Amino acid sequence: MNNTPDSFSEACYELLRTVPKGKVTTYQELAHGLGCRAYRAVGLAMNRNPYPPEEVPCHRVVKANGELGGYAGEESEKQRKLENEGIIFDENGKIQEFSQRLHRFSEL
DNA sequence: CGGTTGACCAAGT
DNA sequence: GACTTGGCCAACC
Repeated sequence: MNNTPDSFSEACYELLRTVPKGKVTTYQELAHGLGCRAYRAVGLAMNRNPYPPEEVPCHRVVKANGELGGYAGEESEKQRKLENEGIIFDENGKIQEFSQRLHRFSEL
């Protein structure tokens, strides 16, 4: 691993980049993977989103309770992208089998 | 350099 | 079940 995160935000993007397609992660898990509880700071970094979605799939980040969460552009677009990746939403706008789709960061 | 904000979370009412 | 409050911590003004 040859990455030296210059800042918290960059670390978020790096970690988010490791999330495979067809899976989602939450702001909380991201922050937890970074070793902090700054869920809000993660969202802040996403709102800034200095990187394009091709490098950092920010649309794969959802809320901890299984809902869509927010998006810099339009939230329907975010949901559309997730559906395109294989994520299914119910009428409530929640992810089906959320815990199953949730990618968790391992330390090994 | 201090106070406000925020793509959040959880518990309480 | 919806709404309110407090907390968390980095980034912004």
